[in-house]
Amino acid sequence: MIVEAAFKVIAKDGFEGLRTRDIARLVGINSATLHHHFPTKENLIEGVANLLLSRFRAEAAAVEDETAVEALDRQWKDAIVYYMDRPEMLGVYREFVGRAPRDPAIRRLVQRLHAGWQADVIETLKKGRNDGSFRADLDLESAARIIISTVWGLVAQIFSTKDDFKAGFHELTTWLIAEQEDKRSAKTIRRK
Amino acid sequence: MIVEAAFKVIAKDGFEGLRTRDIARLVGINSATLHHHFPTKENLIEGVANLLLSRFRAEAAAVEDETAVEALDRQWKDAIVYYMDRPEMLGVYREFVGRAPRDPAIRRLVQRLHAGWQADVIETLKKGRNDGSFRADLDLESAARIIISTVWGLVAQIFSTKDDFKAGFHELTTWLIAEQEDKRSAKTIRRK
DNA sequence: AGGTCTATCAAGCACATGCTTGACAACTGT
DNA sequence: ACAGTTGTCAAGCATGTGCTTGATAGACCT
Repeated sequence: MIVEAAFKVIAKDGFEGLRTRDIARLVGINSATLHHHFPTKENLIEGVANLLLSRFRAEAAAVEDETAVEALDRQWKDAIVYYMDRPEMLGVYREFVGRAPRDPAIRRLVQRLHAGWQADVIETLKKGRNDGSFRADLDLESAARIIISTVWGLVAQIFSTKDDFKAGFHELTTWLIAEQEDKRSAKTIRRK
Repeated sequence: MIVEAAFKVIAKDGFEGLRTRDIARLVGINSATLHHHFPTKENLIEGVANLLLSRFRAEAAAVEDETAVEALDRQWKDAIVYYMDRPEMLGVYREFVGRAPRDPAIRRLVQRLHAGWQADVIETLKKGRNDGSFRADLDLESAARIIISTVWGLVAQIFSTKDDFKAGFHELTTWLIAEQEDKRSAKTIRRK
């Protein structure tokens, strides 16, 4: 209950708005009791970090038997779902990313989350490149970075609307996908 | 001197590390004197915002007679220069972006900076699309968003090294540029 | 039953921090 | 010359905030 309350407060007001007293009041306990369970504020933040990590993991449902294009599409949609329906997750993530430069423990958490995300994207891209649905001359790592940065553009609220987000994804997908003869006016050979 | 000191402190320790007393000590004045010039902390932050804006403007040198590809390349390089040689600018920018969701005045500043940036990129892309060096089927706004998000990925320290940054740019450029016959094994017609 | 551990509370300590007060001196305009 | 303005300072006020103290009651073990 304590970490959940802290999670909500961070999502809404950021680290700046995090007061141990407030959390205690929200949960309905004395602040001394809170400090009994979490001796320092750092410990509490650590607890929130673990909650964030476990929630992301819990929601990362592995889907079997999907094509690369389907997987990519699902990942876009997941991002949109987070953005529209679960903004607290992204809000907390954003806060942690913001604090990462100044806090080694948080930096490690963020790096772990980020590496997992990048690995997922690379996996999808590799699959698509191998089965011919994505361009053959794709640099997997760079492409993954661009995709993640674009999504992060949304998360960091550089994009403002769902439609902006979708348009960006549409353009990215166009770039990723291999040429289709029926979509082009001339035969295109991409693979060297 | 006061806003410059505040600028440096924000670049190094973020808003969390900003204390009026510290700024006063850094400048060598009494904190009451500081509050004489900047009645509230908000005023001081406002001063830093203006400094940031004017510095970005001062460094945005308009270059004449360059091709779209050259302009894009210059913009990449500018970003790298900021990253390598002027990290304080990006650090402060990052802090302001982080605070934007919770502060209307800062949000306006960030939107202004961001809109200017996007307009520059769109201008370049349009030029390149018209002269045939970029793909004809580019959605200017989406492409600009992707480019900016990628750069912001660096700024937000999702990318860690200059090489990561360059690789990302290389991939993006590949996507942007129109097909060249001498680079491909078959003739490609992109324009509809 | 007695001892120990755990969760809880009211009260408060210690310190940080934005900002104020009241005084003084230098400068400025008339 | 004098009144007003401006920049400066030492001291301090008011409040917020992480965390501690000392006490109490219940749970658990032997």
